[in-house]
Amino acid sequence: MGGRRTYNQYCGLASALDVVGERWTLLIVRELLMGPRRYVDLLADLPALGTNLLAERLRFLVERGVVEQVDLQGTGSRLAYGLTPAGRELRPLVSGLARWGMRFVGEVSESDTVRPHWGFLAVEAMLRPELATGIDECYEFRVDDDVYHVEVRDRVPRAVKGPAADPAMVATTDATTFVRIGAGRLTPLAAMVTGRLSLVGETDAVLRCCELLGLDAGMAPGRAAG
Amino acid sequence: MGGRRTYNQYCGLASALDVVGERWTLLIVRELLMGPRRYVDLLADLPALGTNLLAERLRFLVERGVVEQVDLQGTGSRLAYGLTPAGRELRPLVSGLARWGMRFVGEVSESDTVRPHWGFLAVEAMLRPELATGIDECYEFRVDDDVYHVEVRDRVPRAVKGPAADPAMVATTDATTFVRIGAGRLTPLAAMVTGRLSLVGETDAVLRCCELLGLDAGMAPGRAAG
DNA sequence: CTGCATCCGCCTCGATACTG
DNA sequence: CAGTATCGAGGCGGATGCAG
Repeated sequence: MGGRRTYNQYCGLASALDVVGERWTLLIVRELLMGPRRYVDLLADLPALGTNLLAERLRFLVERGVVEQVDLQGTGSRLAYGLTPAGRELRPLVSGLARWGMRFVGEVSESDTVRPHWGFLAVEAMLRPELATGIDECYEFRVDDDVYHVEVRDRVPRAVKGPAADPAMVATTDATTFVRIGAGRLTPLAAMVTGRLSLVGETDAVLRCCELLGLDAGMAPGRAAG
Repeated sequence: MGGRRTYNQYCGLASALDVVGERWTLLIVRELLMGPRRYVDLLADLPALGTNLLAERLRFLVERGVVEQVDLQGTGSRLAYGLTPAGRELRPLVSGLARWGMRFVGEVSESDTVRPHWGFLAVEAMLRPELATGIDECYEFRVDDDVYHVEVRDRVPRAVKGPAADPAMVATTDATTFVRIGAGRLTPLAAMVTGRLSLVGETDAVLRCCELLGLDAGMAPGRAAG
């Protein structure tokens, strides 16, 4: 019977962690930030998460108003789980944590899972809005089977799902390479040389995109290694 | 042998959670955000955290470069733990989580712990920078034995430890009342009427402070309940 | 096949006792 | 004061069962 484990602290942070601080919970939220997903899809993208645990987490998040069941097709069947407005408010926090955690991303190991849509979160986390002045273009990313792009309009960069209308640059790569670049363990130039990354577009646009994402393109002449 | 449990996901968020996602870790960070603290103080402010667990968490955070031992007095004894620059980068995330979690803060129960310095984090989380235009003053808070203040200069509000130089308002209360007000479960007016809160200063300054913190002062005439 | 519930072994957690 | 050692309880992870 004993209720769930809480911190019993009268504090906003402790209350937040009582809701989303348990193991796997924020990773479930990350998945749902990409849009509603069904139970089996969540299980497939979160290896080592037990099915009983996923069910319990979802039930709890629904109870707390962070997640809701959505009917994607109007039929009663094939329900999915999506974020409520309260859940969507976690986006900047999840994104910020992802950015903070980039420094701990090491080299990929054989046991590591990678998913192309995680790159979307990485792009969103890497964007530097303060460097978007004077830019008015889009950059498209094709990561494995996923396509998304960055759109810069009115000095505000946004990460958007799906292809871009008239991209100034198109990057094509695999999910692992994409995250390795994002973690700074591989420069775009090195990835191109080894054939793991294709960049199509004006050189200037490519450099602007790299700068916007805080990446060392690895293309500057005579650049000394840090 | 058996290493620590990780998510084994090649992703910034998963890596972040591998470092600060375990139970108690972010609460330890919260304590250290208020400045370096010693082992026993951490234990005292975090009831139900086992001493072995605290030792292991600290060791791990030091190993990952989030926490470091600091020598407060130059003597080798009485070491304390403080945040590294990487650890300090967690401040906006911890603050944001605290703000997000405010909605889940219920009524205080007998088993709940409250600490006055948590109010500092609450104030920082509640600040609405976009409402600071045209203000140039300080508000002091005396919560149990803790004193801190909000300073608004050049349209930027900051939470600062210690007393204010020339506060436009001084609030005196206990930690529980302070968090109850922050969670919106008590208006400042209701707290004053019951003698749990004292506000000294011009009425206009009090109202500006409440607005800056997103609080319904409970003082507007003819206000309908939401 | 989807969306869980049940069961079980293990590891983490939390409390207490103990040591330098 | 600053931890280490120990141990019971319970959360977690994996396999399996089962109803719609």
